[in-house]
Amino acid sequence: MDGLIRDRAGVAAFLESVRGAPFLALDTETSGLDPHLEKLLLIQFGTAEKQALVDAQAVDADTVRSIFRDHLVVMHNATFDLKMLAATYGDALHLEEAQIADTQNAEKLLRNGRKTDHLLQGFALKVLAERYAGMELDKSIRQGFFGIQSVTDLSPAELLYAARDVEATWKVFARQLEELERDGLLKVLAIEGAASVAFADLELKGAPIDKEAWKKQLDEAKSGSAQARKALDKEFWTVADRDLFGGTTLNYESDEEILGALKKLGLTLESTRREVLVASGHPAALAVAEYREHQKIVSTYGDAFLAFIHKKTGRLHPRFNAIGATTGRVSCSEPNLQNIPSGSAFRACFRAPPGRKLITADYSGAELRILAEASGDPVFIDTFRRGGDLHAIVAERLFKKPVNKHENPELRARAKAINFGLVYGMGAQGLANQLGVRLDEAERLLEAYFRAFPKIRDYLGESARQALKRGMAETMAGRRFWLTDLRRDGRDEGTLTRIAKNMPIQGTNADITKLAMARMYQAFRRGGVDAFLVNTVHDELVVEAAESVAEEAKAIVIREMRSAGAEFVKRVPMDVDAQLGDTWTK
DNA sequence: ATCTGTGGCGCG
DNA sequence: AAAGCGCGCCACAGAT
Repeated sequence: MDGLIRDRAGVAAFLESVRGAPFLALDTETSGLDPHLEKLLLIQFGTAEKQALVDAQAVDADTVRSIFRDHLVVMHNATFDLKMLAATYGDALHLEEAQIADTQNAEKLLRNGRKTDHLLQGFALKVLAERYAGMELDKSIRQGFFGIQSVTDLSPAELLYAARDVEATWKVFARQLEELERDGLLKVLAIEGAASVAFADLELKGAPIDKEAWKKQLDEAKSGSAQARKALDKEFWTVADRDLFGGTTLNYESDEEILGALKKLGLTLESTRREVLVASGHPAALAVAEYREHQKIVSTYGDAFLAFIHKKTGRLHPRFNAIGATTGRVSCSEPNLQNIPSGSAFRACFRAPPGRKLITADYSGAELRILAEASGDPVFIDTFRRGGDLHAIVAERLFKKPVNKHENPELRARAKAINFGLVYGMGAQGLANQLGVRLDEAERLLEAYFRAFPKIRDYLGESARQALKRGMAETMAGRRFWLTDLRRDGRDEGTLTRIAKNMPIQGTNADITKLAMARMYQAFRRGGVDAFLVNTVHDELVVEAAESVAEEAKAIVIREMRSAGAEFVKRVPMDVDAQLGDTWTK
């Protein structure tokens, strides 16, 4: 016999034999990577000593659910396995009740910012198994799994390999646990684990997109680009060669060629960045900027983007990298749904299917509220508690003039620039550039700002000083970013200081948003509410819901986002703006 | 033909 | 073009 478990009794007997284990490791083998097209073949789980191999097609959801019932379940790159499990067994798995930990995320948390002190680089299980358990994993065997349609086609060698992955994952996590505890990372690991289920659901369900509406928007950008290109040909007509079709032979995508052609027109620029082009005021430079604007849309959000629409679901299923940034932020790719133009109509092309709605919810001024919490500044705290306009209040204190919707809006804009710049560790020179004022004026503004808000100055200064001293910056959930290797690589102190100031703020925002995702997922499932996440953009969550429960879903979104915020930010409310509509808004 | 680094620019 | 943080994608340029 092949030793495979094919029924509920077999799984129950195995679970009984590992009842006292502190956690179980789990892995799956699939016929491929796409949960909508491929099959789950095998579920392997167990401990370092013993592993069960389960024929995934032979057991039901409730049987698989029992694996998760009494144990923390550890996976390497959990989102992938959870996605395959959810696609195979559906809601009956009740993953919202599962406790998950991920060895890959654990390693990212432990190494964040550090080049590994080992010879082996990367976060693959093979690497961790060798590093933590001295195990050699032969990943070449896995090639044989692709395209296999039944678990009975797996050879004994392949089954052995599958079991060894469980053993390795278990041993790796056992060792990681000690380090995670030592570094105070267990809390953030738990947040990541809970969020991994939400990420699996998010990737599996995907985002709904109106392809025809998108194409229409794209066509506008295409014609804008073509028109701008004609204008470019005119501008550069005298200094460029002609092609056979009445245009120039200039490659407008080449910065080098653009700079050369501008020079022939008597304009010498240091860069082709938009700000530089516009500042020159030269008509040819302005034409380049105009062309770029349209062409950016055409190239980034054009055919390559639409090619990501899934042939089976008709939706976009991007990859969310839960720990994509050193700060703990999520990143997104294939396609990136975190950089869709916000002022344009493209966001409105994300449209709920018939009978459904989209909820767009974002934290209002998240980073400044986190700064209020961390610094304890009384004006910041009072303003946020009252629901006041912080930028206006800051402007009034700074400029001693009334600032509101009707009076002195330019002063509010200045205050806003300082408020946001501070979070990034901006200095006087940066502020001068931002506001277009002289350096000495920017210096005076910053001085006045810190006189008015000494606690902000003290917090930012002390936070960065401590971080540089410890060689590590930390968020409110205990997520860490080690600065030591950056310093060794020769990053200057100014840059290190800015990173040290920003990481705890940006990273705490990430902690909160991920906790909100996890709680929201659980609340929808436990409440039997037909609603799920379709996008996450740093301080914003987009949820799709059945029309009949959309208002209820919206209330849950707001409640869970606020409560997740309150977990860390206690002195001011983490207010949420939420909108219910047919499309992604703002 | 494919890889890597860079400039530029979309987002928070 | 930058003494303002964090991403991913496009196109080019130079390398293999």
